[in-house]
Amino acid sequence: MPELLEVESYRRLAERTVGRSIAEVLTPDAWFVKGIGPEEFTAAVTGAVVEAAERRGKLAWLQLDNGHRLGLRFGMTGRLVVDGTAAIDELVYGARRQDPVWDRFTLVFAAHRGADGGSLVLSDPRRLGGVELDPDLGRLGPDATVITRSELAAVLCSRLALKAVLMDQGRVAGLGNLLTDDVLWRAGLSPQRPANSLDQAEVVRLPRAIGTTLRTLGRRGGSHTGDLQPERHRDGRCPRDGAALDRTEVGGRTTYWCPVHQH
DNA sequence: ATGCCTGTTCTACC
DNA sequence: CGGTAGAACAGGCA
Repeated sequence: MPELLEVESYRRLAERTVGRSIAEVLTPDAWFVKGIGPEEFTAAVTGAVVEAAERRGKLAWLQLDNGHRLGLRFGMTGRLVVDGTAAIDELVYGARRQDPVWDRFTLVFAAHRGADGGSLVLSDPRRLGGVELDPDLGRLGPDATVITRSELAAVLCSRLALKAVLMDQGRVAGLGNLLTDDVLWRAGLSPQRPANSLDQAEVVRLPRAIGTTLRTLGRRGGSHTGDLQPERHRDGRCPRDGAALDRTEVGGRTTYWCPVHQH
């Protein structure tokens, strides 16, 4: 379910594992381990202690005391379970089934003073996520929660559709399909506008809309709590002015937007 | 039943 | 080079 907001909640959950030592790695699905073989991956992280849980955009990782970063990607359906506790997103889909077959990757932590060390599990029905040793952070743009106006302006130098640029993780990290539609709805900007066609006022408006959208939807509980969300269907109407929403494909993703106030 | 979906990566192609 | 399109992953839901 993850866009930036969900991945941030996973990162916070993963912080519970800071200070623990990785005793065992379970990789029942070799395909889920990216880049190198499961054996090599396991050898690189077993015995290491988790020093921090970090995030940029939709990528989360555990910083290990042996210098490696253990990257966690969630795709569209991945979720994190630590010590048997999932992060908040039951709210989203209601009581979701939890099949152990979907546990694609597990860290078992070393017992400490006789107490169970706990575990970290990445459960992903559709296998669209994965784990990666030392993911390349250089491929990600600035995180959307901290991107500055000038960084954003620099990223808009493309004839590509505005929405496609905002969703390009190499330019801005963290915005997915739902968040981007809500950002543009708030900013009053058409998703189809060439990114380099924004005037000065619009370049000021856009980062504000990103900030407002992330704060507001974060408070409400996630990417699925956008103002546009209930209207994401044929016959959907703009919550601001009641106009019929347009449904078009932009940047390869279904896009809902208001042709009346988004220009 | 058919089609759609909060994501990414790869290939083919223009 | 910049950009587009489709496929792949696989389950739930309308």
